Amino acid sequence: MDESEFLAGYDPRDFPPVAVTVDVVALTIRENALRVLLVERGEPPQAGRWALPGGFIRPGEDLPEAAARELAEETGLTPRVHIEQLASYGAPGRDPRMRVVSISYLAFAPDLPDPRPGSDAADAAWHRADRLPALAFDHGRILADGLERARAKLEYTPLATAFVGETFTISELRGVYETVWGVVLHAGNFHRKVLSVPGFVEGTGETTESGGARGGPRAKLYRAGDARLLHPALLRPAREEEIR
Amino acid sequence: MDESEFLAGYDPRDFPPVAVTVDVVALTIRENALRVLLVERGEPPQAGRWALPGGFIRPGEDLPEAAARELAEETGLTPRVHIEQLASYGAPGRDPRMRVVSISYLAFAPDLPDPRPGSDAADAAWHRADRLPALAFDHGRILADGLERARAKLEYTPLATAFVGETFTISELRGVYETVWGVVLHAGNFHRKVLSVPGFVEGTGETTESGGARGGPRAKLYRAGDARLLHPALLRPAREEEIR
DNA sequence: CAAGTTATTCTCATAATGAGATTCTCTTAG
DNA sequence: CTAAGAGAATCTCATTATGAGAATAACTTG
Repeated sequence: MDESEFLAGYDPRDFPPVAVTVDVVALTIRENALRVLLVERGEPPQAGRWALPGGFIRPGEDLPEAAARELAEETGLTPRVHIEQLASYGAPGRDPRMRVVSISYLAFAPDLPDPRPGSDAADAAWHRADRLPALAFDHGRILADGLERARAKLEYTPLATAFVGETFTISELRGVYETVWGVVLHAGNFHRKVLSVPGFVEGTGETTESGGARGGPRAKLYRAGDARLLHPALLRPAREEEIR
Repeated sequence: MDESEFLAGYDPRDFPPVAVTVDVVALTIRENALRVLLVERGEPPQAGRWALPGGFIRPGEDLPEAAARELAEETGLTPRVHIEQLASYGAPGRDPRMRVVSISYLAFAPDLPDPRPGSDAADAAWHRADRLPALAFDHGRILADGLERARAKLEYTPLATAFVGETFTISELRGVYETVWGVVLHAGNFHRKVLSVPGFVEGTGETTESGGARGGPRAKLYRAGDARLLHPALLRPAREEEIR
């Protein structure tokens, strides 16, 4: 069959059905660690395994809408969540039931309440990103892509402010970078850098109520500025291995 | 109907069908301009309008595979093409026939032969990216996202080398940046910069056969190096408007 | 052969970065 | 209550990166 014959007789409804799902990589910082929302599957296939929250899109529902709904169903959260598309995965056989194409979304939020498992899940919990169980399907890969995206976006966008509260100190912001990147940053240089990037943060005039838990002066409070890109960017310490 | 009832009775096959397509934003540089491959639709809907090459995925076919196939059907090209996923678009109503989710891919290649229209297209041609016709469906948006992605990736990856031949001169490389970004760069600084980034290019020891068309000495020839990321990056001249 | 072009290399001022140190304000242990 | 330690905010200084302009020399074409 050549191309023209193929296309002439082509009607997508004749094809084996393709299902479209959204899966969400939801990230937060809790107890000093970067954490990912995972649900324990209650139904086969892969019942008992941890997976990303997600599910089939509904008729008339846009993709970001579906992602927000799936996330809300597991956490009860909607406000203050930054959500963006990550990538799509559609290898044949990635789901044993049928052809499933998954559009993944990446969500960032400040410390959130404990999740309550949705109706098709046995459990739901925030897992440390550095101590993950084996995940169902190809969710391990999706999650790894999400983490790398988050790490990269900290460099050139004000994304870090999505992980902290309405107002925050420079140290809290540095804590976000340190936990997401898994490195220790020079406090003085970080401070200088953040204040020198136009629109990254703006002072509130307030300070914290008291000093740090283990001492130190009260810190000035800031809120997110209006920049959408950081210029100049806050680059990760050179990663020779990743360059080649 | 609450969530559990919904999911209990849920079978994706019961849903109105969702079709999955791939659309390709193929970029090249021709006649000193950044160009995009477009096909003129031969069939309704939107017959006669220009659109991105693309089509339905086939059973058993992976997504990047489908994108490469669609591109090959319009250009006859496979080798030397860098292809990567761009984003997915699935707003209800984006295609009047049925629910269609499109996974878009971005392809880069050096100057390619003229395309021959595939069987479902009336025509196919390389269009200047700065003089585009109105496109079918939401392809204008997809294309705009692809262009921005390409512009951004020139900054921190060796992508520019995908637009030139096996060996190239620093000036040719500068030409890529200038046409994709639509700016004029300082030749001396660009030269210094490219050679200072480890792994971006490596000299071949050869030079061009003759000087430039309008004069000048023979230029040294380079080939792409082994870097996957440019460090430090080659940043676009500051775009104040895009930062806020 | 003269004039014009372009590849390549330099110079120099300014900006950004990394490492370390200082100052001063808090908290906590004793 | 006080001494010790922690942390916020600044500063210094050497190094590296960037932007602008210029110089040199090898080629082209008229």
